[in-house]
Amino acid sequence: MASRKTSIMEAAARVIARRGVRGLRVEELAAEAGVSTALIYYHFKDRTGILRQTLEFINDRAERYTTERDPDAPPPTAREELEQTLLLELQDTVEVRENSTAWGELRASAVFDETLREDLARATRIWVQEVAGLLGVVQPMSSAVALAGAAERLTALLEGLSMRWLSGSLPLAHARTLLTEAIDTEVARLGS
Amino acid sequence: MASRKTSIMEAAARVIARRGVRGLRVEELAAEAGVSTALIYYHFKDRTGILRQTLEFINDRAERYTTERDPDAPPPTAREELEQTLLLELQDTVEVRENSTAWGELRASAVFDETLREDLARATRIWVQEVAGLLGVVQPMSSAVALAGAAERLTALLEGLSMRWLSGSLPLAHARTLLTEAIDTEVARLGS
DNA sequence: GTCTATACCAAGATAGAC
DNA sequence: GTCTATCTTGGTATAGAC
Repeated sequence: MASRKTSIMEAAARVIARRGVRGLRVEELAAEAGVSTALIYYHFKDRTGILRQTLEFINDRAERYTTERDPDAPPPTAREELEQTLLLELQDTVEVRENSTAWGELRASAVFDETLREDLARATRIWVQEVAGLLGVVQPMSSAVALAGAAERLTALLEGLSMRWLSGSLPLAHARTLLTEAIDTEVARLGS
Repeated sequence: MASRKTSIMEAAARVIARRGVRGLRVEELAAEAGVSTALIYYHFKDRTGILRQTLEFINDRAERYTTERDPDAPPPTAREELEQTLLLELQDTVEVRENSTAWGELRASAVFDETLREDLARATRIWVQEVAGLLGVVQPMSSAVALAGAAERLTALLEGLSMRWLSGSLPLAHARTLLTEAIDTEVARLGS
């Protein structure tokens, strides 16, 4: 059963996707969630609390959709798993949009806010390592350094493509094509 | 002779680099420029005017540093010119920082602001075409589609690496290495 | 836990003198 | 063109009743 607090965080995720972290107005959030502003302060203490907890909430959700796979589907090959993991972030679904938007906001905010940098750097490191791990299964003969480099390039490219998509500079289908080709290229590079 | 208005825009560029487009406070800008807030409104009409004109100003400056080359240096090969053009954006100088920061802010803002999208998409298109042109000189046998794809990947990667650098997730030297390797890979890909 | 009403403040913007 | 002083607003946060 979704608690009231959870439904406020769901509403907050929608508002953030629409207005950004820095554009979130407590009043708009209250309207979106169908509650009073006072209730929001009761649950979250202050604006920063709303942001902190909602970002955490969004992150947890993302972990779920990144990990979950259809249990009836045949187990994917390593290469398929790599592609799926990366392409998952370039999909026009509510959850992905909300997550990517929040991630982009976090990245942009960290440029000016020291306090965000450590968390963001750690999350980035984990994400890079995960991709490096998948690449290592596809190309087991590669050195750790080469794998890390390829993973850094692919995830940084993905962030760049994602921002272009969200900001209306690049159609989603084209972004997916470009990323797929980059995966091909990086895998080939590791194999040579 | 730099006019007062110009010196306010220079100050605005510094404030934007420090606080971001959305963090720019007119009062802080006034202090930075050593003038009153009233004077700023006299010259720029309103906050939006400050932003519009300063972003244009920064863009012009960027065009200059991207184009300018040491006249005494030997003319670069096509490959060198390609590398220089891209790596120029990954340098720790005041101008590049200000420009990259502004660009990142613009990109992030456009996710929530329709009115910015058209300009941004056009600027992106021009930038991609310029890089595609340079790639075409390096690999003249490539198809236009292949050149465009490589240019889109390289510029999107550059944006991603730049944001990671500015947000403290990636040391500058490493970002440069990753980009150089990506250029190698894309050029090789076009040649095969 | 949840609301209505409101205090409070930071920041954008303007009036009017020089 | 430039300043000091001030108005105004939009947005965060709280008091107090239910």
